[in-house]
Amino acid sequence: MADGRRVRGQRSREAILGSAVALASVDGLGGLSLGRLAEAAGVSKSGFFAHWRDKQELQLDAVEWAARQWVEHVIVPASAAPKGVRRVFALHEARLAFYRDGVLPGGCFFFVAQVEFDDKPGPVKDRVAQAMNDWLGYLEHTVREAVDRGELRADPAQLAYEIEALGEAAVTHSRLRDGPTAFAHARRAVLDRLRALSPTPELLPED
Amino acid sequence: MADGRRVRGQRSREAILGSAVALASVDGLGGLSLGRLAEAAGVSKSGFFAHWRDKQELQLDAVEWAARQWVEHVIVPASAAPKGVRRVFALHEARLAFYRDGVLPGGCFFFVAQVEFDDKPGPVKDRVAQAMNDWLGYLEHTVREAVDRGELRADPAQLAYEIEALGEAAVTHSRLRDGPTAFAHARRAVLDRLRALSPTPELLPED
DNA sequence: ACACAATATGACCGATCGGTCGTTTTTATT
DNA sequence: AATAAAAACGACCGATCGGTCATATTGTGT
Repeated sequence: MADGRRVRGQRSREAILGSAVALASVDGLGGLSLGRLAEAAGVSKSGFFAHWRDKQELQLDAVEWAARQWVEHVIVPASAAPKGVRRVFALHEARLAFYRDGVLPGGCFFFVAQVEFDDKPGPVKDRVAQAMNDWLGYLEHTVREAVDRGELRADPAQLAYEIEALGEAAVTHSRLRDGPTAFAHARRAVLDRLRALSPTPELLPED
Repeated sequence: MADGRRVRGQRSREAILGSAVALASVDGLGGLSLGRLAEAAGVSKSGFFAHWRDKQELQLDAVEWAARQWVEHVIVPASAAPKGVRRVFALHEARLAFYRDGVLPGGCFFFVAQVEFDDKPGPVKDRVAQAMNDWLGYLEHTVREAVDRGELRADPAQLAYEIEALGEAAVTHSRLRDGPTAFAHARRAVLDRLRALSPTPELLPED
C-alpha cells in the first residue's frame, strides 16, 4: 500500500531525528529544546506533535535512531574483519574512527545519554540501558568468538568492560585534553591488552 | 582579624556549595536550577546573589569545592599506602570506594562535568579541564614514582589514561547495569594490568 | 553611639521552556 | 468530485528559568 503521506512524514521524521541525535550528543537528551531543534531541522515547533506525542516519545525514538547509526558506522564496517581477535580490534578502531571523524558533533550520543540518565529512572533510562546492553552483549559475543577460536585467553565479560571503558574515555579526553594523544592512548591500551592475551599476536598490528 | 559576618557567610556558602555539587553530580552543572538549589540548601533564591554574581560564578566555585572533596576522599586516604605500585592501586581502590559508598548521589561530579562541558567553550570548561589535568597529573606522578622505584615498567601517561578510563566507566556501568559486577570488573582490570607490568607483583593482592 | 557593610528576603522582570489549539494545506481513498 | 486523514503552521498558555531591585536585618569597625 503506497501511502505518500506516510512517505513525506517519514522524511521529516528522519530529518528531525538526525538533528535531534546530533544536538543531543552535545547538550544531552534533556538539554534538547524543541524550539532550537525545530530551527535546526527547519520546521515549526508545533510540527513535532504531528509525529510525537511529547518530548519523551522523541527521546525514545532518538535512542533508536542513534542505535541504528552505531550499527551502521561501527558494527557493519568492523564485520569486514575476519571473526576472532582481529574483529575485536576492528570494532575498537571503528569506534575510535567514529569519534575522530566527528560523525556526531558531541562525539558519542550514548556516552552522553548514559551519564545523563543513569540516575533518572523512567522509560528513557530503560531504553538507553537496553541499547547499552545490546552493544556490550555484541562486544562480548565478538570476544567469545575469538576465545572459541583460540585467539584469546580471557573472560569475555571482563574484557568487554575494559574495551568499552578504554574506548569511551577517548571522547572526553580528546575534547578536554589533547585529541591525538587521547586516541593514541585508547588505541594502544586495547592493542597491548589484546596482544598480551592472545596466543597469536601476529594477527594484530605491532603498533 | 575576626570577622563574624564573613564567618556566617562562609557557612551559608559551604552549605550551598555542598548542595550544588551533590545536585550537579546528578543533573549536571547546567541542570542546576537556582530555585531547586535554594530549596535544597534551605535559603531563598535571591540569597545567592550576595555570594555569587551569577550562575557561572557558582559553577566555578562548585568545581573548586568538588576538587577539594576529591582530594579529601581519594588522594589523602591513598597516601597511607607506601609510594610505588601499591599507592597507584590504592588510588584506584579509593576512587571505586568513593563511587560505591555514594559520597555523591550522582556518583562523580567530574565525570558529569566533563561530559557536559567538553564541547562548551568558556570559563567553566577551562576550569573543569584544569581540574582534570591536575588529577591526571597526580595519577601520572604516582605511576612515575612506581616506575622510578622499579616497581612498574610502563609509560606513565599511557597507564594513567588506562586507570582513569577503567575507573570512570564504573560510574555508569554500576548504575545502568549491575553494580557489584561493574566494580569487580573495574578493580580486576587495573589489578591485572598492574601485576602484569610489575616486576614485583607480590606487592599487590592476588585478587 | 553611629555609620557602614554584609546577609538575606520577597516581589518582580523578560525570556524560554514544553505543550495545546484551531486552522490551513496537502494527499490518499472512495 | 467528495471526503477523511495526515502534515504543518502561528498563536497562545502556564510554568520555570536566570537575574534585578528595593528593603529589612544583623554584625563590625571607629
